[in-house]
Parts: sequence; structure tokens; C-alpha cells
Amino acid sequence: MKSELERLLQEALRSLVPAVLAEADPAQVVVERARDEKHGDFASNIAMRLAKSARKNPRELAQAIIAALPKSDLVASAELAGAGFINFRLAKDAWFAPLKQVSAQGAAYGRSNVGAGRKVMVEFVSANPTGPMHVGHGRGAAYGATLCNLLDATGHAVYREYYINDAGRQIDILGVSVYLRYLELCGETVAFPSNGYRAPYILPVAQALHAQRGDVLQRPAAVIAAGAPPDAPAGDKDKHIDGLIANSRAALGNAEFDSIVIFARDAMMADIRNDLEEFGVRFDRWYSERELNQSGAIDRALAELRKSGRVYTKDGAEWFKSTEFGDDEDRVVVRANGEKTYFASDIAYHFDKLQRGHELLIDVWGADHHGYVARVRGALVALGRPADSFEVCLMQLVSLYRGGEKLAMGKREGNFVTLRDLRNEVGNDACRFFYLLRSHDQALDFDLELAKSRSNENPVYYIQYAHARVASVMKQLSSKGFTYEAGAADLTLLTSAYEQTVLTQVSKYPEVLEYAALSRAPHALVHYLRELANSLHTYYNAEQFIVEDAALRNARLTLVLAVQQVIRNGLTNLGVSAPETM
RNA sequence: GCGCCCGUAGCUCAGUUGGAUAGAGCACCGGCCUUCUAAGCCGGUGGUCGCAGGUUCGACUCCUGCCGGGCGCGCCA
Repeated sequence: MKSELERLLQEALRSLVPAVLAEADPAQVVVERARDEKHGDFASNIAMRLAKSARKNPRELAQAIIAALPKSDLVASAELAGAGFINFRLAKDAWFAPLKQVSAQGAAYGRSNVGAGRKVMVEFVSANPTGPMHVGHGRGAAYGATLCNLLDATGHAVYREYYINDAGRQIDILGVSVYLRYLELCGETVAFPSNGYRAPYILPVAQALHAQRGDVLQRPAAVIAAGAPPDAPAGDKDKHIDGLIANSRAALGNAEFDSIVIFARDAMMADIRNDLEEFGVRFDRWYSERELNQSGAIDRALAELRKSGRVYTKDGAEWFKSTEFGDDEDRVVVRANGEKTYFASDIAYHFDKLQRGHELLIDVWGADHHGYVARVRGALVALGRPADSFEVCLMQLVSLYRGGEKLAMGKREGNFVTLRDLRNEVGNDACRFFYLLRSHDQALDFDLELAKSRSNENPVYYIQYAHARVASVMKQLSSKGFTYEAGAADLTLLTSAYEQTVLTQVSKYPEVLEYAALSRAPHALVHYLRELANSLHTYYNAEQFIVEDAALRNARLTLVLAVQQVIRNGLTNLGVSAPETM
């Protein structure tokens, strides 16, 4: 409806002869929802925007545009207002059109094709496979999954991917941590390094490994520890664990040690996948960094990058000139010891995504990684890709509160609250909802008590309740001996202020979906659903739906069923259930 | 020191290319259940949009500088 009005305005502008107007950029023509109903249904500020270049008084220009508007069945009136606004009032048929669309389209109502089939890959979560997911990952999961739903609903070809960081030192540390626990199960006494993974979740993995392999991987702990300095001095921690990894590799052979690493990774990923699945988050592909590495993709990407002339050698290492792309300093891609950096594999990975045919890459990262955006984008540009093919949504921190008290979390101590714990405590619906309630660039205070509470303080139930209320009305209908007959509805009877508000809300849904998707702002949908639920609750309290007059009764039921459908569609996009009873 | 995010009602936060009188929830005060679920509704109290300049017909929104809070600045991943 919005775009129809914009088209009318553009036509009007074209028909106005003065050259300045004819040259006006059609994209400047924007019609917005009127914020105040006194201003009609939609409004445009185009006359004020063009007044200067047209060298005309905005009100006069608006008047001229109104006069030039083509006739349309949509528009009941177009009026000049204020400093030069053009206010539109919709014709009755257009006014009621959304109701017909909802009942005709059902779950598809609100979907659009603004994305025009653009291939978008969203990479999100990508939590390291070194332990269970915590509440911070949960926010990225909820956000990414919902963003994907929104992009899908607006006509994008969405591909969901999880990048498994299963290469490099971190995953070796996981491997050696599991191996040391395994040695303990074999009866060896080991001095566990302070920066190994000491958390309890390591033990069952070691037990599974022991159950599968028996004692065949056993090497005397003394052999493993040999050459590694004692763990005491803080500065030597890294050396110590690196020594343990090297010694384990030497004692077992690389293939055997890697099998332990992969065993541990798979155990961690099994847990993460299960967690995400229970949370209603799914992926099209789980992409292994290790496999990327083995495929030679990193070397190929580096070769391409060298051809770009943005790579140079200094101090024995190879550097990428990321400063040419807004980074603070150049970054190493190949270390002096010949090893490729994590950045190198990140370049290769993102290049690979584009080569797989995805036109737009959206990464969902923790805000602590913001410094990496410029260098990754810079590398893609150096590789000949457009700067806007790579976009990053940075998720600000999540802080957990219980009542008024902030919960301390430290990953090293293993006392952090896991996503699974959180879901078990507050439930998936409240969990998804609270994660999405705030803009992603706003730090999130997640109050467990509030999320759990079954009271009016908790906004989750407010929306679900509106949905259930309509279901309840429909049950009452049959128990009172009526049936719903859409054909018997006379929609023109929906004239009260309550009904007009509800109707407006219903008709806004497609616009909200579009805005939320294109602005990467799922929270806009949450806030909209709250307003929609509010209009339903208000209506419910003001008017009786099940009335004797069949034409009116069916009209009102058409309206509230539309609300119910939109709430269901909206909640589905959020990954929140829409219960029939509460 | 540099970079990114944030600063709007007592609290937690919305505020869509700059638009018409700045909104919501919670809290607080006062009303509404013999009638479709009161997890609801209605009314009220509450704001120099961090501060100071600038841009213009118009600034919570854009620019500059401060102040305050968070995060990040490895040949780690």
C-alpha cells in the first residue's frame, strides 16, 4: 500500500513540467505512516524535500503535486498540511484489503519479495568447540536465527552457516586437556596445566575416549610432561601447555593425537548442535576450519591476495596492508615461522563463501570482535569483491541478573551460566523473546527472575496471551452455537476507533517485516507485536465479539482472527510459540 | 592514547533516508471481573532527549568538541 502511494507520487512528479522536478530522484519519494491519525493514514514530505531545488514554496509545491496526482481507487483524499506535508487518507476498499489478504494468505501474510532472491549467507553463533555455549552465544543464536527468518520472509535466498573453529592452538589445548584426563583414567598421575580446560565437562569426554580406545593411547605421564617447565610462573603457562601438546604429539604420533582432538571436537559439537536444535536454531551447513585448511583454500586465497599487491614481507613474516582499508595497522597473514594466522584462514573462509555464490555475507559477531571487521572486509576488497558484500552485526554483551543481583561469570572457572541452563530455567520462549527484546547494539541485562515470572511484569506472555485469547473466543463461539462464516461478514461495520486501530496495526505487518529485515533489527518486530497485542487487548475489553448480529459478529471475528494470524506469523519468525491456551 | 557501541521518564528501553505535540513497559496513585481467560483494560503522576556549539524551513536523529559508562587494540584463536 505504501509502495502504491509512492508510485502515485512519482507519477505526479513526472507530470509536473519544470525540469527540476522531472529530475528529482524517485528514491526521494517516500511515503510514511502518519504518526498521528489526524494526519490521515499516510504522509509524504516530498514537497519540503524538493522545495529548495525547485525554488518554490513547499506548500505551493505540495498543492501542485496534489493537483497532479493520478486518480486512484486507493486514495480517498490527499490534503496539504502543516509546512508542506501531503496527507493521504485511504479509500474504504483499500482500508479493508489487509483483512482479505490475511485470510487468503494465512501464514504467508506479510511476506514480500523486496529481497528479490538475493543470495545471503548468514554466519552466526560459530562458538568455539571447546566447551558448552554460554548466554552470550545464545544472544547471537536468537538474533541470527530470527534475522534469517526475516530475510527469508522478505524474499532473500538465505543460507545459514556455522563456522567450526577446529584448527589451531585452541583446539589442540582442548585435545591435550581431554588426553590428560584420559591418562588419569589410565591410572597416571598428571599435573594439570592451569590454562588447560579444567571444567567438569571435559571428564565425560575423556571417559568416552577411554571407553572407546581402552588403554591403547596410554603413555606414561612422565613422558608427556618431560621437557615442559613447571606450571608455577604465570608467564610460562603458554609455554607449558604448548610443551605438553608437543610432547603428546611426539609420544602418540600426530595422527593419533589429531584423532583425540577430533574426538573431543565432535563431543563438543554434538553438545552444541543439540543445544541449538533444542533452541530451535538450525543451520544449512557446519563448516570446518580444519577442512578448509586441508582443502588448500587458504593457500589459494593467500596466492590471490599476493597478486593484489597488498601483501609484503617484514621481519620474516607476511603482512596484509589492511591500513589501506581503514584498519589501524597492517596484519600478519603468515608468521615468521611459516605458520598461517587465524586471519589468513578467515580471509580464505570469507572468500570461499563468496565463491560459493553468496552475494551478501552477514556475520553475527560478539562486539569484542569489532576490530576485525575492517581487516576482513579489506581483504575481500583486495580480492576484488565489493565492500558492501560483507556486513557484520555486532552483538553487545549480555549480563545476567537474578533479581537485582548481577551474576559473575568466568569462563576459566567454568562457573559461567550455559545457554542450556538458561533455557532450562526460563524456557525457550522467554529466552528467545528476551534476547530479541533489545537492539543488538544495546548491552542486554537479562533478568532471570523476570523472564521466569508468570506475572504481568513479563512481556512474553502479553503477546502470547493475545493469541490465546482469540483462540478462546473461537471456542466460546461454538459452545454458544455459532459458527464463523467469513462470507457473512460486513467489514464496513468495523468503524469504531478500536477497530480502526487494530486494522491499522494488522496492515502494518508487512512494512514491519521489511523494516526489521533490511535494518537487521529483529527487535522492531518484537515491539510491533507488543503494540498489536495491546490493540487486541484493548479492543477485547471494549467490545463484545460474539454478538447476535451475524454481519457484525463475523466482521469482528474476521478482524480478531487476522490479529491472531499476524501474531502467530510474527512469533514464528521470532522462534516463539503461539499457544492456543494459557 | 586510538577505535567501536551506548547515554531519552525513578528503573529497563523504543524512537525507520532529519519532519507535525518525544513514546512503551515496569514502579507509583485511582478506577474496571454475575457477560468471549483480569497473564487483561482505562485514567493519572513523571522528560532542559549527557553537556556545549554548528548545519537548516525543521535536530532525539547529521557534524565538531567535551563529560560519563561498556568493549577492544597479539607473528593468540
